[in-house]
Amino acid sequence: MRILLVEDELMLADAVRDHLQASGEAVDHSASVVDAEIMLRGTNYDVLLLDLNLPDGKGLDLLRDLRRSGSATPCIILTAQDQISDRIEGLNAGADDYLVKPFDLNELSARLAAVSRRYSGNPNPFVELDGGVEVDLAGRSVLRDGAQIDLTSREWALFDQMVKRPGQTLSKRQLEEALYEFGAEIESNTVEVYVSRLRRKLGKEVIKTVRGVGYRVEG
Amino acid sequence: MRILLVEDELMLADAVRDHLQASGEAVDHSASVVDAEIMLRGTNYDVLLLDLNLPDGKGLDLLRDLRRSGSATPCIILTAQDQISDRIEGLNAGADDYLVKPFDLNELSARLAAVSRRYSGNPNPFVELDGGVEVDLAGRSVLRDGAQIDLTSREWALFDQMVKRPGQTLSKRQLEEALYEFGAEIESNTVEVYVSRLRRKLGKEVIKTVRGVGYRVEG
DNA sequence: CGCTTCCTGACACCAAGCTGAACGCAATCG
DNA sequence: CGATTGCGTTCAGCTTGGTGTCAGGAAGCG
Repeated sequence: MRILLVEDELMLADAVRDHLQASGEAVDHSASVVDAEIMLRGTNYDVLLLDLNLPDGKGLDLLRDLRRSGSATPCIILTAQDQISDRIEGLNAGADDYLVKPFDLNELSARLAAVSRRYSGNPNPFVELDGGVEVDLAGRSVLRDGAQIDLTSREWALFDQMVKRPGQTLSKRQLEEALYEFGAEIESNTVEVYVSRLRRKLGKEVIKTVRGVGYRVEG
Repeated sequence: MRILLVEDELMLADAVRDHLQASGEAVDHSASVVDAEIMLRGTNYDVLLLDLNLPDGKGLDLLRDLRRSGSATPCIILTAQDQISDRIEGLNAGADDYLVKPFDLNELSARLAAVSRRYSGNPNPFVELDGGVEVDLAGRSVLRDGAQIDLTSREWALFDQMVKRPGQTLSKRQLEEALYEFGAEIESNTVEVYVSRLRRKLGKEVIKTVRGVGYRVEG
């Protein structure tokens, strides 16, 4: 597996590279966003490991640009402990998972395996759901019976969470965190309202209600 | 599934224990870190439910020690609403998920299933029954002829009891205890009604009536 | 056949969930 | 710069679905 690690803390970068190479992965390392862009242009990576705190620019922009250009490369973001909003933004910008520093190297391996497994099954980035709905997770686009459906940013934020965990029931609380800042607990039925709108756009079958727990989309 | 609940609020602890026992889990309870350490030494638990606000010490340290000693036991932490930093630290210390108090008991069950599935190396063992019915006990899911069947929480509580003791005939009394709180027994035919509903969903063959005694599911 | 036990359709109640409508706000347009 | 438009959020009233109860019928058993 070919991995691009974007990380400016060299000690950490070395540790990660050693660990991953020990288990047979091919790891390229870049310490800045500029370098990373160049390397991404030249090589097709299987996974992107992206630190969000880089000296020469926002790692988030790198990820957004990547997604905007249509890349589906799975991305795991690395954030410091206190940068909570980064994590949310990262997931919204198209990241697939996150790790909070300092993290256990074995956990990194586990997350890598999970993320790559999720993508290896389907070479095309479209996930097919019930009701003739197809989703391009990286490209932020949704088709229903072949026709493009436009989702607003909040609608997407919610839907994306569910599609990325097919078959798993997500609580309203979990989903609310995709909408707001981590920890913001607002007493409201906003999630229900968005589910309602999504169902109107995508059909009733896609999002299933699990009473007393939350919502789920099938794999 | 064997669960260790570390929680000092007794009301909450009782509610959690009742709910989980009703769906057939084995729940041990400890109200302090010291006790928890002792219990962890003596038993192999499948999941650890850990409140972070304990009187006699940091629940976080318990978790860290556990991880440091090499244990991979899945852990869900319970935190109060306003203690966001606890959640971050918890996830950092090796927790797998968290719940914010007050939480819905059904949501707890769902998270437990998700966490345990994540750890048991993906697919859970399916128990095969008569009539083309398959049951995933840990994942709380039932298939009939390959199609997913949704059970309500009460239906599951009953069915789970029977599936866990295949070949054994359970009295209505026993089954009633899976439905309600321990003790308060009202004379009614609720169990019969639920058996009827289950049969409609799963077919007639799965649950056998043992006249004058109770019900039974074949292994 | 008569008695007991069990089954199940129907109903009422309540909580959970759904959604139309209104409002605020910000961005955009004329 | 006011008007317009689209999105996010809230609220209230409505619908849906889970639960427990009952009554009448079916099935087992002597």
